[in-house]
Amino acid sequence: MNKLAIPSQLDTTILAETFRLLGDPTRLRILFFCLDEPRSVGDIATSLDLSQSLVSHHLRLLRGARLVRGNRQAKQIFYELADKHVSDMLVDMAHHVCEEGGED
Amino acid sequence: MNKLAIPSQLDTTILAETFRLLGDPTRLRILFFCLDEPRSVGDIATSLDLSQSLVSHHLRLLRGARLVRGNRQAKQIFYELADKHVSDMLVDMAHHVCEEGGED
DNA sequence: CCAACATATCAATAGTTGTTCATATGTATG
DNA sequence: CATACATATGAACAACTATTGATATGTTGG
Repeated sequence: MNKLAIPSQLDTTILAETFRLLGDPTRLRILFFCLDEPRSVGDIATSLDLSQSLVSHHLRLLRGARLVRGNRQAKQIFYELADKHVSDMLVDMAHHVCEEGGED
Repeated sequence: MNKLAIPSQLDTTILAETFRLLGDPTRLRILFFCLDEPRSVGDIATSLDLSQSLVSHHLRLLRGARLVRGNRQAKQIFYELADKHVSDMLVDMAHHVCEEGGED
């Protein structure tokens, strides 16, 4: 059973909203950087060579869509992917891009 | 083997480009509409209540990213998803949205 | 070749969004 | 409590993008 009814216009909008958030290189880099282990905002900014402000802004968007989740630890806040769905999808898509094979 | 190295900045950009294209409700609606069977531009426009021009514009973007593919049949051109990867991913994500379950 | 239809392209615009800089909030330590 | 550190928020701007309306290209039939 791989087919599905065409999603409602509302569902489509919600789905698009998620895709849209993934559709920015900076945000994707942040997500991949947090994929293996939780990372502090400062670590993200330094490692990815981004301003702290920019990282915070993006993290807020990602948080809003429940794509990441942050845990405070003393002064720092460590962010990680919100759930396995998200990380699995990222891994899948990364593989997809690497493969670049056209079947059919 | 579900882990992967962090994609290069270039790969990330390419990946983001794909996500970005999926991140528009109108384009997603077009994609879902073409999921089960090839659809003509006019059919898409009429069924989804979009201007012919708009549909053509979006189809061009989707074509550029090899997300859809068009076959001319007399005067009409029928568009369908480019390959199984794309359709599978759409189906997966649609399910993901419907489920809305948080594990962990 | 001309008319009618189907799709594509062009130019212009309104709305959105990523980024920056400045500033605020929150947290630990002396 | 004051200072330093870590993160978040706000305002402003430049760049981009979806949409529209008009027009062009391509295709079929008489």
